Amino acid sequence: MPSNVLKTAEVEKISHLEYFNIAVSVDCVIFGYENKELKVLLIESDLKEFSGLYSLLGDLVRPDEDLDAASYRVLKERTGLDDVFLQQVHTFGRVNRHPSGRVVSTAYYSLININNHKLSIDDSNLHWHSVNSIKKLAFDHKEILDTCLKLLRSQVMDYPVVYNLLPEKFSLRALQEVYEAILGVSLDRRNFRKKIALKNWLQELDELEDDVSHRPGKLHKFKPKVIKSLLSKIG
Amino acid sequence: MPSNVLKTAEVEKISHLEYFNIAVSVDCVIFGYENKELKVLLIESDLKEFSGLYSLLGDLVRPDEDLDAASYRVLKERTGLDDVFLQQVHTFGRVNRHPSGRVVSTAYYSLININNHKLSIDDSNLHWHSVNSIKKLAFDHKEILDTCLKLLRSQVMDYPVVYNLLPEKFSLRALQEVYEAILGVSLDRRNFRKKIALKNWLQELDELEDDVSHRPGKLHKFKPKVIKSLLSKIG
DNA sequence: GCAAAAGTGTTTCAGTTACACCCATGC
DNA sequence: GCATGGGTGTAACTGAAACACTTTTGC
Repeated sequence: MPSNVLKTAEVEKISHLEYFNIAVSVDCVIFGYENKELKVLLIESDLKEFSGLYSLLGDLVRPDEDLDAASYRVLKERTGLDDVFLQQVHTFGRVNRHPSGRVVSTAYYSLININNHKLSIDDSNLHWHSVNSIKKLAFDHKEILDTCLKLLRSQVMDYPVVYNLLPEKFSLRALQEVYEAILGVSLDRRNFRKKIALKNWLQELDELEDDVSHRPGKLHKFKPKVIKSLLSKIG
Repeated sequence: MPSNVLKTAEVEKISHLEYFNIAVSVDCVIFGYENKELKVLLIESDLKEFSGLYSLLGDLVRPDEDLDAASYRVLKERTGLDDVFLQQVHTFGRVNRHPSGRVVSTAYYSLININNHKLSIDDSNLHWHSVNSIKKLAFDHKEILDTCLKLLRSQVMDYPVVYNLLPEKFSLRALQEVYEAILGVSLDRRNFRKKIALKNWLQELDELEDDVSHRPGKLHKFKPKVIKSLLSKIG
């Protein structure tokens, strides 16, 4: 087509109809935390091709739904949770990655509190799996998981993304254990506390732990404005 | 559907046919460098809706084409260049981002040598635009450009992505000017040289600049294995 | 009183920044 | 000889890492 002839969007669409033949999905890597371990929420694959394997939670994007909105919908449908931080990570588009046909999938990660959402799973065969124990998943979901974990690890010290993994009030030790589970390393207690204090994410409360058999630590919570600014910044 | 009934991929596809109604495209932010300025390759929009505006180079992904391959194809078709570093950045999926219909687009950036590809543009109304001067683009392409520039800036000191912006042999001053153009700051010469030396990306040649009216600097080139490992790592 | 973790500072090290002089070349 | 950039080292600073003792509580 000569470059000086403008075409309308409608004409453009008609001339490319055959291309509107790829489905777009989102896959959510939903991390949780329990027993000092990082977990991820998986579902048994309902495809014969992947019988016995687990897969991430995903769904096709609806024609009238923003891509980001689809990831929020999946999270909401599966966990009942709303207002959660969701981070787009990468888009996976190999031709044969999905046996049902051509599906390009955008991966997101989020972190939620395992206890908060227990109420909302009534139906399903969702299970939390320890991230470290996962060797194989359906589709290319292991690769997606690895990619998301890598990004999470690189962001976790710069953004307060872990705020949802703990109850509202927590001790600094509990927070440190979360970081150790995510990063897969052990951290020095004094340096950790210094670093966290510098970030100014937390407020110290006038309450102590009350369920421990040793000297109780002070409880802390994330400052609400810190969470708000996270949700608006990289949502 | 009860969770204990497995379905085949074929059944799954049939039951979701209406979803195979979203097009997937790639948009390439192709950076170049000239006159100490960072440039980006744009084309006049051929859509009436965006008459007079420029847009990034993109195309719909073909049904039998990997997503990454589509971005390589666009780059090759438009510049004749092959074997270039291409970095996936983000996927943009707002419902109304494209007037032709629902198009979800994955953005990539790359950096090429403006002089190398001059030969290959015979047809078209492609133009290099100074990145700093761009205020508005067709579609959401300004947002895409900004997102890609941000990622480029965050990667440019960690990976040798700039190798293509310069001729094969270049002086350290020329390299520094590239970094200054990308980062939008001016750098200290001694510190810059120290930092680059530490990365061990370059080999010093036994040649000097010969077209300057002052003391000529030694020429350097990127080590081939550095480029190879970049192309395989985040390609 | 003992087990367990809370709380807290200093020193060392590495990496980054700031900064100035002499040198080689073209004109 | 002068204008232009080439080439180089050191001191100050900042952030990260290593490291140990006293305190508080439950039992």
